Amino acid sequence: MQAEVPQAKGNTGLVGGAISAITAHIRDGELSPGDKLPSESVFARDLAVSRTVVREAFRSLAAMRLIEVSTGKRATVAKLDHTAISPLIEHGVSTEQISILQVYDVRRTIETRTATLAALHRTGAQSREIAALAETMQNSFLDPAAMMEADIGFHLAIARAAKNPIYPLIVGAFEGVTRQTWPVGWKSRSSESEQHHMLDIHSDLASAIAAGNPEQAAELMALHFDASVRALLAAGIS
Amino acid sequence: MQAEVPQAKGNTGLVGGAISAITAHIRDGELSPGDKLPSESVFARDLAVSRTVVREAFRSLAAMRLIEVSTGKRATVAKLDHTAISPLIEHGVSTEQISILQVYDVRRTIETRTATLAALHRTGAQSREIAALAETMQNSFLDPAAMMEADIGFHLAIARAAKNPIYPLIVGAFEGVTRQTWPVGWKSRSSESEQHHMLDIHSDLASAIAAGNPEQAAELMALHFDASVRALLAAGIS
DNA sequence: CGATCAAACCTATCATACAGGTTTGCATAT
DNA sequence: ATATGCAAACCTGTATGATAGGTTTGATCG
Repeated sequence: MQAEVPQAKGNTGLVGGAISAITAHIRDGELSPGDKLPSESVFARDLAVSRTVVREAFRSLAAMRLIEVSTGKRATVAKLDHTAISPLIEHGVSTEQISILQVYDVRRTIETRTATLAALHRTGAQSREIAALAETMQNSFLDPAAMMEADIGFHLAIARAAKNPIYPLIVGAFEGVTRQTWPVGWKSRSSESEQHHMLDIHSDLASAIAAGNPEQAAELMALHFDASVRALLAAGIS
Repeated sequence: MQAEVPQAKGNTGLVGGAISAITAHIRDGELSPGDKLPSESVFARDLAVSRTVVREAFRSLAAMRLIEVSTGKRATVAKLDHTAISPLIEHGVSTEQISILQVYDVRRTIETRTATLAALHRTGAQSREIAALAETMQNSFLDPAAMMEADIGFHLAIARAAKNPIYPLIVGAFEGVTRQTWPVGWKSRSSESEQHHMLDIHSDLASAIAAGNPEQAAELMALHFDASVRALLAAGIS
């Protein structure tokens, strides 16, 4: 029968109401990241519910990364955190609702744009950070784990340099999945020349961004993802 | 001093441990969306913690949309839901960590791609759905609220037609923000010809997708967003 | 064999209690 | 007057037990 869905999920019950009240408090109070929220007891009294209900609401908001909680201290409004969406994507992949290739299609789309924007907007310090990470990759030829971490940091640094906080959010969403699949792609680049070629693309990309060449940066990023997809396909990943 | 961060946030304390245990249960049990989880009491016994802790863990996972809970019934593994990320983006905007223009840059990037993929992969039913929504927009000239809902549905339908579940997730992330800013953009298209032009672009886009013309679909989507950004800028939105 | 209903199970919420971390302000010493 | 240090007040984390009300299941009865 599919009855009406009055207001999206999460608003049902006292906990949902508390969540709405707390988000309204943040919005209407025009609070900024770091600002403190009233204590659980205060909300419980104001909303006339038990502290249990408020606690579950706080936990929910903390899980969504809207607030931060910690022992003894009052909860604070959260700063955007690039790891916020990662659990959702990992869940999608682990339950086979999302394939690895689908992840790479989105990454290619998004990161071609971050490369463009990074070339346009990066600061000097960001150029150096990106170049340093590319170099760390080159120097980690015998330590794939270290190379992977540098690679992840490299892509995230480019997203940050795009000067739009949504991009790190999206790039970060795929971090968990990347940690699980990166070694597969690396191993499937069987010849040393293939492996060096991948490292060189990273270095060239760092240079294009440092040089402020958005077209070249975008093209290199696209090439990088095309090669990655080929490597994953070669490894039998679908 | 910034001590080491062993494993990203959320793993501290008993609740964090419970969350890990539950996600591990889903992953290791290779559960699929809809599958039932053990009850709170069972987890409480198995993990040797109180039901309070397990409940907070369940609530957290429900907030992240990894599971679904409802009264009386046992929790189930969640299907991906396009509204999952919306609260996070709304939070970013309401706390002034994200600007509207930044939202539109991401949307343009993502939706140019969804238009391309939709033109390539859409089914007949999806073509018809998209066309019907474009027509609803045309017919809602005197009812902006209805037009907005059709517009939101239109973009989401295209994302679904792209046959990659991550795209609806991202497009859906901006739904809440769009509801807040859409009227501004509409009103700022002052002349009737401007307004009709926007409606026509939607119809043309629907046709391009139905015709299986990815280049044209992508170009129309890009034009649409360029016009939207101009409208928002004209309205003084930054 | 099918309809009915009660028992068993499950989640939602509440009240209370206590342990341990944090903040604050007062008292004391310099 | 200022700085130091400590204790009280406050806050979160977790546990326990109780009750209300929704859901599932299986035995019973027609």
